[in-house]
Amino acid sequence: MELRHLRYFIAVAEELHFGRAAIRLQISQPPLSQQIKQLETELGLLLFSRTRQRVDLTAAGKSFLKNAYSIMNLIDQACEEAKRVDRGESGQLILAFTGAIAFDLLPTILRAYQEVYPNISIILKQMTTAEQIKSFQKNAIHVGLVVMPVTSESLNIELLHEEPFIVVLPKTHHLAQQKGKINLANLVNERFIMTPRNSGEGYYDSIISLCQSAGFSPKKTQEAEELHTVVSFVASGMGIAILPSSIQFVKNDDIVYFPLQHNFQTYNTGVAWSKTEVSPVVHSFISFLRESIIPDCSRQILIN
Amino acid sequence: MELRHLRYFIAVAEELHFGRAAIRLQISQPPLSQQIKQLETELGLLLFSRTRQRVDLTAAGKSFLKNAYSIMNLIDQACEEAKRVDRGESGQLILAFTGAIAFDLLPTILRAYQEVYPNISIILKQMTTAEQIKSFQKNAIHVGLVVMPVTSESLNIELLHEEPFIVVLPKTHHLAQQKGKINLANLVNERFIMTPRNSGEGYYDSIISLCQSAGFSPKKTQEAEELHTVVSFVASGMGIAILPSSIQFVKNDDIVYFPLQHNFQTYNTGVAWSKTEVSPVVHSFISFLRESIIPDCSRQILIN
DNA sequence: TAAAAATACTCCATAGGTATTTTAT
DNA sequence: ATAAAATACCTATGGAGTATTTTTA
Repeated sequence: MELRHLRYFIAVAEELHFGRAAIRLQISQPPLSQQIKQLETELGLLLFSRTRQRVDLTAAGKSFLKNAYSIMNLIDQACEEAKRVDRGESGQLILAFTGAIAFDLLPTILRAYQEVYPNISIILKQMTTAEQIKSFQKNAIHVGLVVMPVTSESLNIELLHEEPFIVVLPKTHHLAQQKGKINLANLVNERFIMTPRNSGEGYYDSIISLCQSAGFSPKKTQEAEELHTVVSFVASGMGIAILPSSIQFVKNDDIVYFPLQHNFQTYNTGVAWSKTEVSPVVHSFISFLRESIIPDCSRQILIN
Repeated sequence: MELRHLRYFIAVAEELHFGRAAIRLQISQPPLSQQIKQLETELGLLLFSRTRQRVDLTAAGKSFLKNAYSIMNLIDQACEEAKRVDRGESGQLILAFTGAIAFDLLPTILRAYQEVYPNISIILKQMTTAEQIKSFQKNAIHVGLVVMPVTSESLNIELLHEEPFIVVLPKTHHLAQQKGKINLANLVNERFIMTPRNSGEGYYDSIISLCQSAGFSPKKTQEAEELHTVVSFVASGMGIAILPSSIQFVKNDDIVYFPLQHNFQTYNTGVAWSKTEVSPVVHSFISFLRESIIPDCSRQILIN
């Protein structure tokens, strides 16, 4: 059986007249008769009852017609769906992200993206930058939102969003009463709460380098995997932290935020994807970020 | 697009190797490459990513493969369903029946039939024999279970089931005390409750002829369309009735049943279908009745 | 370089055309 | 007698084969 047989069958079933069906199909009547007969022979039954006065569908023909329509529809759908997937408009996107962007950048991205690409189902996975790099090796994620800088032979990485660092102090801290910006040099004797370097070098190295530029090495105390855990530790009075400014979306009455004086270093979030990536969904997502998200992110989140 | 394209695509997608797929399809490799390229051109996208080391499905190819399987399955199902319909094993049967058989014969038929033909959906319509004959003219029913005899140019009619007549008396009737059979001649002065002749001649004429053979014409009183309504009228003391013995399945404490003396006439139920009927379901149903129901119906329902 | 897909061409099977017959009213 | 489908036969498109080239790891 070929689709030709189904197309011809549908035409005859709708016209109930071989001659008219042949005209509609732009072929002559005899080959149409032959093709229908071929189909009937293959099925081992008659699809039409032919008399001179009229051609009629048999019971089996009626059943077959219903299914023939379904088949034709399914074929159309299959073609359209393949085209959508090819254009990156349909499919699945496994997106990893670090906890730091869960409150502002990620929701902004998702909202804007799903509006343009409603047929893509995004599977979100929260993990540290280091975990994301491992996941890329296992092909477990398509795109990762990472803390920069990241160096990897096998990944493409582009800057997505930058924001200033801020100082987070417990409300009871002696510096918490002052107004304006805090000079980093004043924090030389503080205990710093940080994330472990092996869960992401970007943030860790930024803080170290910030302190180096102010002339000291930070004294480390408790480590926490996620930035909002760092905030909790500060709130409990275990130390202070320097964090990206969007951490202010985590509300906590026991802490206060301050901008940093003389700070030109930023907390940079990047987008990473495999250099061997071929999925159109991934490329359409990256293109979308370039066009719709990155330009907006010149707007930086500042303390008001 | 032709089904050939889908078959070839599935083979290549499963083998991920044009050469092996060609062997499986029993064609040589070049035409396979050509057909796949045709399909890709028609879809306007690549289904496979080809490198020397390996052929791989693209994202669009994966989507299309899933749908290609569905299409192939649907085609198989369409063929099988058409064959079942052609063999009369699947489809719809609109079956009309008279009220008299609703309690015994009809359930017996339905139970046995649905066991052998579970894929046929039976639509039941209760109507008098006369209504059934009209419905046949309107092509509104496929098969009718009628009270015989019925004469019709356009219908086939076969005897399905015969049962004796019995006398139904109100409990308070003066003959209700006796034992054994009742002699029809004793009913000469009774008022008979009957169905109107124009809702079915078979039953009406049988009763008239029974009485004629006993030497009298029955005095008629109230008429009722359905036999169980006749029973109700007898129960309320409005008269007596002669009814097919299966009416005993209608339980009523206010009446008593008696066999008839010297009675060789039976109440005959027949099966009717159009002489122009072509539906295999109808023919398989008639064959089923001939083979499974009619032989059993030598067993007649008698008063115990 | 070698394995595999693509290309070039050739051939023939068969879809489709033309002419005619059969069929049923 | 006639309208319509089936049959007979012919034509030619394009699917499939063989030989060869291109590709890329």
